[in-house]
Amino acid sequence: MRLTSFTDYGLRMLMRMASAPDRAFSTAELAAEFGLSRNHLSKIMQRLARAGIVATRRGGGGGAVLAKPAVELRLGELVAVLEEGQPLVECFGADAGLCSLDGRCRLKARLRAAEHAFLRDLDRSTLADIALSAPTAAA
Amino acid sequence: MRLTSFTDYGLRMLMRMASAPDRAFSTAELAAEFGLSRNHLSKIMQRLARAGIVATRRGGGGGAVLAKPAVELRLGELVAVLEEGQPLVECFGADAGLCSLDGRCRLKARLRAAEHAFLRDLDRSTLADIALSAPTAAA
DNA sequence: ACGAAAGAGTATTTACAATACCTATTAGCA
DNA sequence: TGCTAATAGGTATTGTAAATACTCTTTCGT
Repeated sequence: MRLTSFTDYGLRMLMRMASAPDRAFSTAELAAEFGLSRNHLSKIMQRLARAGIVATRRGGGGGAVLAKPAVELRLGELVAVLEEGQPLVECFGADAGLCSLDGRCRLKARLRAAEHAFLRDLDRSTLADIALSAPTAAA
Repeated sequence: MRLTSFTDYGLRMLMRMASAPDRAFSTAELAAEFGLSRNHLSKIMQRLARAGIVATRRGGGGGAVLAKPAVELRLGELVAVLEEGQPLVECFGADAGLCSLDGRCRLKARLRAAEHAFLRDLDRSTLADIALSAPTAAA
């Protein structure tokens, strides 16, 4: 059971942004702070922007800001967006028809329910609950 | 959020075995039935055997049998065994010390709790609930 | 003793996440 | 009205770990 680093990094970016909700963060700044590739973080930011979680602005002085207050962003929702398109098991994917147990398989329903339980549990917290307490003093 | 095919196949093998609890299944037979490599299934079977979920016997007429009745095997337990060693996110792994958010990161605790919720939800069912109903008539 | 089966270590392949690169496009500012 | 800083987004490449294969050993039944 594994989340992608895509999700991992996405959450970290959000945690950082939640620690200073007033200003905009450029992907370049976040990349430097975390020691990661700007391009990669851009992809993640794009996904977050399309889902309406952050608002981005181009041009000088631009960057990304949380689209809503951190208390309104539930963790399950965030993880669901970041993990979108990631099938829990292979037979949840696009070519699901070729499962040799098709029809008789009662496992899939159970796994889906459990995945839901996972996200629901995360939904008990919001981004505000995990925002970075001390705003990373040049660490 | 993804489970390994290791887990996927492991569950299928158990589902099949639960459909005929009296006889032993060789990995060769299961491999043929699922169209997978015998060697791969062997690895999975070994893990299940070491965890005490199945009992194996070598030699002619040997194979694997469920070590307990299917109603006593909870799904969360099975998944936990099969997914053992798989970190939910990178910083859960062996070299966790190098997380740039170390100490201030309240995310890890939340993820662990959610993972637990996932397994607990699966624990509401047993292998008996998902055993193959019709014992795969030469399909 | 012979063959059938699991056990176990190692090597190889392969799929896909992760990363990099490149070219728009858009917005602010002088 | 350029110039520059930033996102947007496509494509190509890399790296790594899962998935698979191979080989040998051990154990058991007949």
